Amino acid sequence: MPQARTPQTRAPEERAYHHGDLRRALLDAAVALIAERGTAAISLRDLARRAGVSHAAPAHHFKDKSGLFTAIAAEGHRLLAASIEAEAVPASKELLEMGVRYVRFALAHPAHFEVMFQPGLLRRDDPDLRAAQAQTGELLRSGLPLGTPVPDAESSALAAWSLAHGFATLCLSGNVSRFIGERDPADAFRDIVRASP
Amino acid sequence: MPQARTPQTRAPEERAYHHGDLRRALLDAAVALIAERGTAAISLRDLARRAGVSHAAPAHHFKDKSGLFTAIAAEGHRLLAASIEAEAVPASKELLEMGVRYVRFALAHPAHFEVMFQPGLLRRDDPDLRAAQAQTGELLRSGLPLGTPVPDAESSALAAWSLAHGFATLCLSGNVSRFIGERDPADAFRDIVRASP
DNA sequence: CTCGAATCTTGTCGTTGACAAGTTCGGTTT
DNA sequence: AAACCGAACTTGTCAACGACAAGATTCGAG
Repeated sequence: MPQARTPQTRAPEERAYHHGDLRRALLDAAVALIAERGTAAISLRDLARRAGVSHAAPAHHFKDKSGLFTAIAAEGHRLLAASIEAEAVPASKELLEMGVRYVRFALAHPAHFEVMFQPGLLRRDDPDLRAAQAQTGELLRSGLPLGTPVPDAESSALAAWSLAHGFATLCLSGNVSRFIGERDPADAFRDIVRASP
Repeated sequence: MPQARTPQTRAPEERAYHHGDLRRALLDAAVALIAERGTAAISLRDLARRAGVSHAAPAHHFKDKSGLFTAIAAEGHRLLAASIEAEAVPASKELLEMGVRYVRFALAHPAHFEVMFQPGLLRRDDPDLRAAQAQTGELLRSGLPLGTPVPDAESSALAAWSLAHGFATLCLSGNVSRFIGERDPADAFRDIVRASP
């Protein structure tokens, strides 16, 4: 008795009319391509070809190109929030450890990170994106020691964020390797923080 | 006796076959457009239309799109070097002051800054770009107090660069205004440095 | 079983980047 | 002054893309 064929059990070459999870396939292909060749090299038709669907299929999941980028950015914010939330750390090292995780996230998910901070590609009013942004914003704020003696706690937070963000950005644009060589960037980041003025 | 008409004295509507300084006109239009709508909104044909020339004219000055972006990035590096070199500062505040100028440059020339750090858009092997990059690299290194007692001088430099770069990037992507409101970002940056761990 | 909605298809239009080949101009040589 | 050469700019063309419209297929709720 032949097993009923779900989309998942079909051989790749005999594609079903319905893909199964086209949205995810497109997102994954886009992320891989962005990491390799940058956002400028992305074309919806190319992604459709790679997924084995027609050139207009992506529009049904993302409406248009900015919809695709917006979805990636929102996913990036959720991934970042998950990375930071992962495990608790001693309160004294909270800011440093959050920076380390921020850097790790950026290097582990360069495509997401790149898209997240290119507002020109995004639909800034997208509700899903706004929710995801709010989630990470909340989390970054929570890293501040609550009754901190620092005169301006917000300045500290912004300083830490700037440092981590700048380091991550410079890493991804290839401007740091000449300083740190083959070392683990996250370790290098700890040194950086220690050496910061 | 009618004055000989150079391209500069012609009325705009009776365009000469030769533009006069098409290269500069294209660069200026591109920079303005990038600052307004981002690099993704740039099209060589649109720039040609705005300059009043045919759709293939830009190729003669920049070869292709990446050539245009590469020229903008190189110009950005030269502008940055000029901003930093402008005037001498007390050696004790050199690193801080360099950071302030870095931030000021990024906010004054957002389009150049954006292009400079998007390697996917550039011809990394372009000799003019490489020369301009080397010039700023040299200058950033020169900001380090020479006989500094700090164990790792390079870490200090990278820390300062990361802080300034991150702050500038976050400003340009609209993630800082909620912290600093209407204040001058350069002033805010001084506070940030003071509050950094 | 029926029917509506979600998913995917084919078809089309205007725009773009890139290339090829021809035209006009400016300056330099003769 | 005439001839010439290279630079600057032109028109023409092609494949690829984004976006939209309209039709086909499938899924699932009732």
